[in-house]
Amino acid sequence: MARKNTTKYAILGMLSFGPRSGYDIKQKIEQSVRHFWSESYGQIYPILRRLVDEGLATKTTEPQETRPDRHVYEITKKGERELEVWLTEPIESRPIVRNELLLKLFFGQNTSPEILMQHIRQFREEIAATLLHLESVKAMCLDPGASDECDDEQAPYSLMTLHCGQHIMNGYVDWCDQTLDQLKELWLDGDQRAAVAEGDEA
Amino acid sequence: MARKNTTKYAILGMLSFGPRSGYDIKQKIEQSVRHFWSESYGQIYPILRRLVDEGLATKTTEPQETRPDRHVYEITKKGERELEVWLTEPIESRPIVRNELLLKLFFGQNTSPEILMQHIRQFREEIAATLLHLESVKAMCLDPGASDECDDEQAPYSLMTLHCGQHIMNGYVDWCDQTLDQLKELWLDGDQRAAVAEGDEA
DNA sequence: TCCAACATGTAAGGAGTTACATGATTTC
DNA sequence: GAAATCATGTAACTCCTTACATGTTGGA
Repeated sequence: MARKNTTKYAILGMLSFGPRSGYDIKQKIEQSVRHFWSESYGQIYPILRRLVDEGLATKTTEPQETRPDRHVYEITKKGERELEVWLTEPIESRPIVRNELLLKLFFGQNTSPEILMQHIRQFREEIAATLLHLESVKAMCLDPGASDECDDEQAPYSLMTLHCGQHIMNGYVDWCDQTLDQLKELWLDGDQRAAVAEGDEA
Repeated sequence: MARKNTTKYAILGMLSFGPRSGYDIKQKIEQSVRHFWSESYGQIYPILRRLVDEGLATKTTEPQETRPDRHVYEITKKGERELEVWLTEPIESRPIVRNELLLKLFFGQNTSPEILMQHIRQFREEIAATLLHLESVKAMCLDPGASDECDDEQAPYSLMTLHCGQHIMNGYVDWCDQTLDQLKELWLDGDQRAAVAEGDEA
């Protein structure tokens, strides 16, 4: 079957920034890479255990009185090597894109332009929110000392991925606007023209 | 759990264009929507059976002498209604983006700029190939009579999704070029400067 | 002669999400 | 007093791909 298990490397990568718990890793992912990557606890915890089994990470338990013990994982030399090897390998591309909006639009004949326009407006709003988020992360990255998230070494790489997100999101926004115009025309060519004619009679 | 099963609607949508076999559906998907959607036989055939069970499609067997019988599926009124309902519902967004290139780039500290540049060049080539494909599909859509793929009714919707692909792919290309420059600088700031100094001595 | 295309399907299994289980602390 | 956060983990389940099984025809 030979599937990827990219999650393993995503987690190793997060550990390469320093020791972290499963909870920390999840937070970090949500903060920094969520516009192009996500992981759930259901993936993270089992894989952390596996990393220890394979000697790619070590586990230290920090007892806490009131809360569950913190299980902190640290990448090993072997883990670092395995991460480096993965980084060197060509990308298993075919970026799994499944865009439900485009699918609905493609089948647009079976519904009305108005409905499609609503979907696109909703999509556009979500994109705009993502752009705001990207902008705020960027500000954090550029402001030295403002965060322990992004030191000088990491900043350039964080910024490159952020720029990619901004580029693509801006592209979506442009397309949305353009497509909304086109749908409006389709709509005018359709039932609206009839409605206008009816209106004239009244 | 309440998952989506969008595949069901993707197949219903394909059947809305006319009766088709599982094989036909797969071909059609690869031709028309592959830049934002994909399905495998392992999904298509079981779902076609389910559509019949649920009264959303009917199955006709066309006997063929030398090949396996063609099982042709036709959407029912009930199927059309269910497709329309789905088209009306707001998009379950969160477009699952998992971009391995960006993940590797984010962890870039653990490897060299040269390796990252290679990955980006590879990615850029794939994007360029996709752009060519989109252009050819677009030509087919705009050339009346050239294909039974895209009639006048369908053309506007096909074109909108194609434009989205072109927009996004062009955005990727721009970003790739920009990022390649940035990585080159990082690279010069790093080991290359040392190499130049060594070269001076020789 | 071998490969691609035609054609349908099933089985196995990896990938990934969500819900559940548990429970204290802090903040509004 | 309720909700969010801290914190770890498992079980169940869906989704989806890949490999397998089977066999013909036509072209390079």
